[in-house]
Amino acid sequence: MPMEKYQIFLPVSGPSSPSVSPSSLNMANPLTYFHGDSENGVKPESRFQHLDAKSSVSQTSRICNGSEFKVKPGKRGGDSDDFRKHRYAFQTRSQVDILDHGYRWRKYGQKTVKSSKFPRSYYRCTSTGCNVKKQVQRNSKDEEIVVTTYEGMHNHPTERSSENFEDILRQIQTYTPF
DNA sequence: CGCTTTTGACCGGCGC
DNA sequence: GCGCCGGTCAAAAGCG
Repeated sequence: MPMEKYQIFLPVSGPSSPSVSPSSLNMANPLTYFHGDSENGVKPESRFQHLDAKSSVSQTSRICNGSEFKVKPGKRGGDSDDFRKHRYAFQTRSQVDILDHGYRWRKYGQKTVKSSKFPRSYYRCTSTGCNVKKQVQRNSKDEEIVVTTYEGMHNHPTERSSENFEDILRQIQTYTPF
């Protein structure tokens, strides 16, 4: 019942341009994912953030609003404050979850969630010291749609070349009829 | 053999 | 406080 509204952008950027401005991103082709009711408010651009600054990796795109991205009050002190600041979501239309070329992920859990008839899978980045996590789940409305939510920032470069990623990007864009 | 996935247990937050 | 719900742990199985 805590329904949130996601504004989701396709991951676009290249390793050749380390300082990418939002205008050079694929803002012309955003995907909007409404999960539950529509609370209006935050402009996507104002919250847009870019992951590409440090790593050579090119996942980018920003979840914009939703109460669950606020830092929780209470126990969690300052050190773990910002681990929730970096939450990013992709919505792609594909049969398989092939988005993460360049990173290796180890699955550490799977749960059925009430909102979807499909289970949600939990992954962690296998690189030591890098505890980036992601969740993958299918949309129950349209089971071809896969929603991937990232949490955290990688502290290491990709292992494989970015050409793979750009291939994937092309696939995504052709898969996307929106 | 050294990784991965699988899967039920466990646990903490939150609403009632 | 209790129970539901979602996230994580960890032991065992799977796989190259």
